[in-house]
Amino acid sequence: MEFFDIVFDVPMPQTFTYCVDSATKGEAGVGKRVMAPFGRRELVGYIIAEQDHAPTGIDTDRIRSIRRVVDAAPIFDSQTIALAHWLSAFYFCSLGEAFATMIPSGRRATSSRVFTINDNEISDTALELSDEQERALKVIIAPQAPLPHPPIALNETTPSLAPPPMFYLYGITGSGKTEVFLRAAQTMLDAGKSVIYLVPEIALTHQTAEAIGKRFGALATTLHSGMTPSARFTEWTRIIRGEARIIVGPRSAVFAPARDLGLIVIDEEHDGSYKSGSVPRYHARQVAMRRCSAEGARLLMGSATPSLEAWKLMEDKVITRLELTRRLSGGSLPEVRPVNLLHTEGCLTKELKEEIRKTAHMGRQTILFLNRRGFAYFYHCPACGYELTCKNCSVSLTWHRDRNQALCHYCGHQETPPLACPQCGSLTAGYAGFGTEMIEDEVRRAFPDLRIRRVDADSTSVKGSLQETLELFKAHCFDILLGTQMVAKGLNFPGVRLVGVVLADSGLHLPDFRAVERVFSLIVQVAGRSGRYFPDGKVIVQTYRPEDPSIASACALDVAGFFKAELAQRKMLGFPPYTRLIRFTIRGKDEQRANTAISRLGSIIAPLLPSGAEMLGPAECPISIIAQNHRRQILIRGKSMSTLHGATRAILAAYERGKDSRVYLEVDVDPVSLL
DNA sequence: AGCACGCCGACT
DNA sequence: GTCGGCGTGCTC
Repeated sequence: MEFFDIVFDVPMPQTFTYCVDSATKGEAGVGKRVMAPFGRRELVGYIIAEQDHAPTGIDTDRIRSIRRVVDAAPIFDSQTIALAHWLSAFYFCSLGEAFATMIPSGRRATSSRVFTINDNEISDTALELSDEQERALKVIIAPQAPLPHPPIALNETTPSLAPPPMFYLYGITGSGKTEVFLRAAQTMLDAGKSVIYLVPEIALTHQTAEAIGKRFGALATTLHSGMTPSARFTEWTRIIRGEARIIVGPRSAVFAPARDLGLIVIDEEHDGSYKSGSVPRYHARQVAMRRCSAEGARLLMGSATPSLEAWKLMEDKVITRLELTRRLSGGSLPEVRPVNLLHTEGCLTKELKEEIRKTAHMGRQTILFLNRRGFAYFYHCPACGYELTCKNCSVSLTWHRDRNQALCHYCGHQETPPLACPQCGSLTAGYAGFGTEMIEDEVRRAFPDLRIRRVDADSTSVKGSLQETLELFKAHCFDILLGTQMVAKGLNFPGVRLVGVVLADSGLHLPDFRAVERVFSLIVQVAGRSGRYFPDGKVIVQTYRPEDPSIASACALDVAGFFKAELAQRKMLGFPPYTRLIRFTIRGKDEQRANTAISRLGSIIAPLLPSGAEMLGPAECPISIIAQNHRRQILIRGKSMSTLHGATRAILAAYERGKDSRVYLEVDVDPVSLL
């Protein structure tokens, strides 16, 4: 009699044993997906082992049989199983959840809007390299001493494996990182190896995939959530068979079943979308490191504004830094000028207005960038200080003038804003701050002759509208593009001369130790939008705190200076990259229960902390209520992840016994956002 | 995580 | 009388 160990996409640590019946006999095998009865439902399961004897500790008559075998041939191998074990242990998810994350169609497809813009960033054919690029490429593809391949323990959590060869292309926007990535990829492909090429979510996937498709033809493929399950699966099998050997995609593509992996590229390494927002909350960079060391591949990352983690590893020489200092295609770095907003009526300073006018006279275009969608656009009463906040979440509501609705960015709650202050009745209560809509109005009033268009998540919900707007802007069908994050990234508009950052400070005072890092890198990234093809780019950064180090160094485009200062700060405060963090979040509808649960968790953690590690909290989360759930958190931090891992296993085991089922505990390893 | 079973409140 | 709230237990 044969039995199969199967895992399911449920948050339970166990594997389950099944047998086969006459219909499934002979078809089942390790590496295949099945449909199997699980409780009262039927679920997709993953066969991870075969057993020729009945398991001990369970009545044989309770063992049910596999209903249907989904795959004709195995779609994952022992290497994948090892990676799933690692993922599950590193991020504290079940093995089944790990599989569901790694393997297509396993999970509810998170349909993100996919749009394309034709960008000439990547050439169809190999370009000639500059000296700098040539030198970098040589280092990346230099022969390596063959790595020893120790057998990997299946439950390994801390990579006892040696770190893989890692390289970082650090260079300003437009300095030709992409061409080096592609040439390194080409070298690997020529050697018969596979390449995974990671790009941030949103715009870049499609665009890069298309360009890489042109360059590498049938060897190239893409894997992303916008594909239909069947299309994803088709590509998955092409990769397994070794027909597709260069895979482009967002963070989930790091799990592509590449055969004989030679290289993983992480483009725009600093980008926040490499960290998953749902269980398992993995970071593609961490997974990439682990895969590269287990599979003897190289890791190549690149950005103009590396993450502090990567920067530190470069300083420590764990990652080889390769610098690209010059802009290609005739561009040069723009002049970035901070302008103080103080005493400015409205949201456009005299300086910014003058530059917009000047740019228009030159027949060129302007991008106005707003840090966050309607971030500072909130209802408040100047008489009594009352603020209109979400009833479910504790954040300010954002006013959308076109609908006269105030809405919450976290839970979607909306209401009609009151005319008078609900607290003191003052009629002076109203909206303050800058929203994209308000800026749009002001710009229109100031420049009635210029053509302006706004893009943000609202005006873009109509599919294809963003793409259309960007195409129109590129074709210079209008003069000013006004928008949020999405105009900051990766898009090239040769006609743009001026970039205006309307309010650089927004986000600076967020209660998150990475807030300044984000503000800094955002400013440098937007600045990179300007002056790519003409050496006359201008950036105006409006701010209330021009003297703030992150803003000042961003305006000076002094990346190294910023990192030096920020690293010193992190070191002093004991934050990453000098320590590692694990975050425990409790959430529940009942505030009392949430409080009880977090203090119980705190008393579990305290005695279990390894030496050199410490506990921060218990505390309210910075956003203390989201969608009527009260949120409390505890952070633990320590020098090495392995000690934190060990402690966390013990903590979770102790917490499980006697937990309140009305509150939920979430564990986030290496949290990126602390809100 | 689902899903069902089961036991108490205000409605056609 | 029942529809439905969610607390609790189970999933090879």
